[in-house]
Amino acid sequence: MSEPTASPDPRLAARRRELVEAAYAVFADRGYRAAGVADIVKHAGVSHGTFYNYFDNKRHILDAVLDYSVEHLIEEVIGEDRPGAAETSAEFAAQFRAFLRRLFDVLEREPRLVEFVMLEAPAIDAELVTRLSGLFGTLSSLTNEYVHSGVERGYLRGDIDPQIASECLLALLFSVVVLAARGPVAAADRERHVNALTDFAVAGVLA
Amino acid sequence: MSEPTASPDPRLAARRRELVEAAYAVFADRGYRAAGVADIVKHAGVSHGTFYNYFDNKRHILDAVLDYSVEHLIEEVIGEDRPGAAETSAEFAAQFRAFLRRLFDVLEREPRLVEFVMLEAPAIDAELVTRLSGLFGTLSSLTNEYVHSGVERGYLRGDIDPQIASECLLALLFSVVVLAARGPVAAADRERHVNALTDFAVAGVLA
Amino acid sequence: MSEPTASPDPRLAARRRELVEAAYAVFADRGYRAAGVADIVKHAGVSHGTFYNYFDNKRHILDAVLDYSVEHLIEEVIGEDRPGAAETSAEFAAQFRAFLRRLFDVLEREPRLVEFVMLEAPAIDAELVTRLSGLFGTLSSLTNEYVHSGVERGYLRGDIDPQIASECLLALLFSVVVLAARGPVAAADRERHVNALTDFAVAGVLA
Amino acid sequence: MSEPTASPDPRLAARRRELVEAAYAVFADRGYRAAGVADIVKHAGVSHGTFYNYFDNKRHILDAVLDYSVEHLIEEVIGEDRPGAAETSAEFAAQFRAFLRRLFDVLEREPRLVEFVMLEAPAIDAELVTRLSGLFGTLSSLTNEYVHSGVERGYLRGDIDPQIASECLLALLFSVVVLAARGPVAAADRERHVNALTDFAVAGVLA
DNA sequence: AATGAATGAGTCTTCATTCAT
DNA sequence: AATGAATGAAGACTCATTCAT
Repeated sequence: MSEPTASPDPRLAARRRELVEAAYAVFADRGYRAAGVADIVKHAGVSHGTFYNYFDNKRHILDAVLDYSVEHLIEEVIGEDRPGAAETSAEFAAQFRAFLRRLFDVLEREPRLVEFVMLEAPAIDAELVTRLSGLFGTLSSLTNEYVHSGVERGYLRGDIDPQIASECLLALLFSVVVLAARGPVAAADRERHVNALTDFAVAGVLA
Repeated sequence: MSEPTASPDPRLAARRRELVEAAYAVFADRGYRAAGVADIVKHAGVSHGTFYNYFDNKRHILDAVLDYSVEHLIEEVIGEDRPGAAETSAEFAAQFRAFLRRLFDVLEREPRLVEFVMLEAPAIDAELVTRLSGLFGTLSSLTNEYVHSGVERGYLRGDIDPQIASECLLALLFSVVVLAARGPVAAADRERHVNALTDFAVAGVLA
Repeated sequence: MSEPTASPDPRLAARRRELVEAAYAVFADRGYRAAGVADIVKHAGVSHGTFYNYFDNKRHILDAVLDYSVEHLIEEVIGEDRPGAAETSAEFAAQFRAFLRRLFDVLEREPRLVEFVMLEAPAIDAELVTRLSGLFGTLSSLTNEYVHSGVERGYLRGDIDPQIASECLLALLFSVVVLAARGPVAAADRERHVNALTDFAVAGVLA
Repeated sequence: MSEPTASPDPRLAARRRELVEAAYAVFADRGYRAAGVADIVKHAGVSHGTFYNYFDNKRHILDAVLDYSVEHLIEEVIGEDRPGAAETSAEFAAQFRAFLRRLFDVLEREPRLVEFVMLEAPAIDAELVTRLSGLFGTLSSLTNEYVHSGVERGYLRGDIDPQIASECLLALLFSVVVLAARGPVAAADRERHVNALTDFAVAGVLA
């Protein structure tokens, strides 16, 4: 979740973080492939050598940037809606609706970031696909908590497979990424999608 | 100079097709980035120069290959289940189930092809994202025909937004691509997903 | 001994040779390590890409250059004194004397070439050491022909081990390389060495 | 600043020696070029900065290491056979034979060290060639003592040029380095060489 | 005297594209 | 229309050395 565990010197950790943030900015701006190490170090204001003191190669920093990005994205989308907060089906629907809205917001605010994480990153590496799949698994577990809590409180169906249901909810959530990839989404369209997607999602899990 | 539409000479069209098929094989095998023009021309048995007589550049042939690939994938997944074939909700569910199974099959049989189309291609270009989004739109329209037919025959809800519902169904369908990206899916797991996804999908649209 | 056997197109062979000659000049001038591919291609008047069309990498052309150099060196030193030419021990001594003189000549004329082959090349690679050892083996075989002919004609001792004797003669020959490495050799000193080395060599093999 | 002669503080001298020994080990193991300053300081357990307090640069420590190495090698080869020890031609031959055997031993025991001194070092620098030539001169003078002693005692020819004869003897000795470079030498081959080389050497100088 | 993080010049190699034949 | 040798821009990475602490 945070620093590579054993970086006792805070100055080193700080510099490492600077580099990750610089790379984050550069990758979000130009994409991983198009970005050069030169861009990263210029953005961070350090030399090439320093970069290679902290990361073995360009590919290596990507892992750190991806963690950083995904963390960032998840926070943005989840906001205050923690699992277990919803006590009724209406509140559950409201949460899902909120997630969709915030995802639309991020897509509008930082389109390159989402593109980077969801479109470019999987294409870089077989290993990175696995890594992202892992992150998706984490996300799925998180979603599972929402579902589980709903089943316990009785407003979600008890006979569903919670894990797969979570994956379905995520799939519906992510469908707006594909939508946004087609171009800017007008406010009305956006609201139409938020509602229809929420309806669809709720129908799939509601008691 | 090399527009697909105006190739009166059938020999030229044939050679063009040979190149597309060679590129298809090469991209499916190594991915777009890793593949070199050298690989394509070697596979097609022609020279570099010939390649550039038919396509302006490496990026240019990708469009043709992508059309070819998507066409191929859609055929594989749709099989015989044409829109309008389902007359009852049970048949509709059976169709969706069949789509899922065939998608799992393709993922198992040609994993690199699916990866190429769904993971790598979107990362190449902003233009390609648009293009793929367009193809997704086509797919969505196609799905819409299924939904529309269902609504007309009364086994699907009349108050749903058919377009968005189609997108939802597709999103659920594609969720298995993400699943498969995490590693090979055991037969039992596969069946579990086929069933749960179908249930979820049907719940969202059923009358 | 000559071209890599299968280069049917004479233009390709010519260009290859141009590159080898350029590399030969550059390596002899600056040494292998200090020389850049950029130096070679500039000297040859071609682009970087062309270089890599003919040789996989900088290390690869070294083999060709080394063959070329050694061939060149051997020719210079042997001159007209072919094996079997000597019919008496005096003629044998005269041959050895001539080899020494011509070696001194080459050392004076092309000191960097000798340095390159005998001092720098062995340091580059374990593989190159083996390769040079192999070339030394060839040289040893060649020397063996001189010894063998001498034994047959009776002016060299019959009880010597001809192979090892050849190696000894070569070692004595090469001792002048070490001598020359210490600095320019005055004419008088040179003659002293020619005579003393010849005496020593002849004493070791004469009947 | 870091001259070997003026180090009054014994702790400084000790640390300097530690560094030289570390570099010796590292160079003998990986060669000069492949070895990094990082390897040396890690082996010595000090920091980069400390290294540069004792030596101006990587090249600078090489001189010290070379002296150390050559000293080591010479001791190994000479063993107990000091000049003047041989009183007869048979004892002289026995000494030469012993040198050869011990050289074979070292080549087997520490092949990288010999390679480093004899193959790699000369390739590094023009200056180093001179330096090694100087060391070779020392060696030659040492050999000269053996020859001189033999001439005085009458078992070696009086009309030879003792200096050049010494160089010849060294050249024959070193020919086994070239031999060993071609690969491991079988015991039988080794003995054949020891004998034949001794015969050849003795023939060149014996009265 | 010691530390070690920072420096940055230097170099090989790839590959899409061109064009003379 | 076909060939394929030539092009050259672009970019990742190394490592000896420095200097603030």
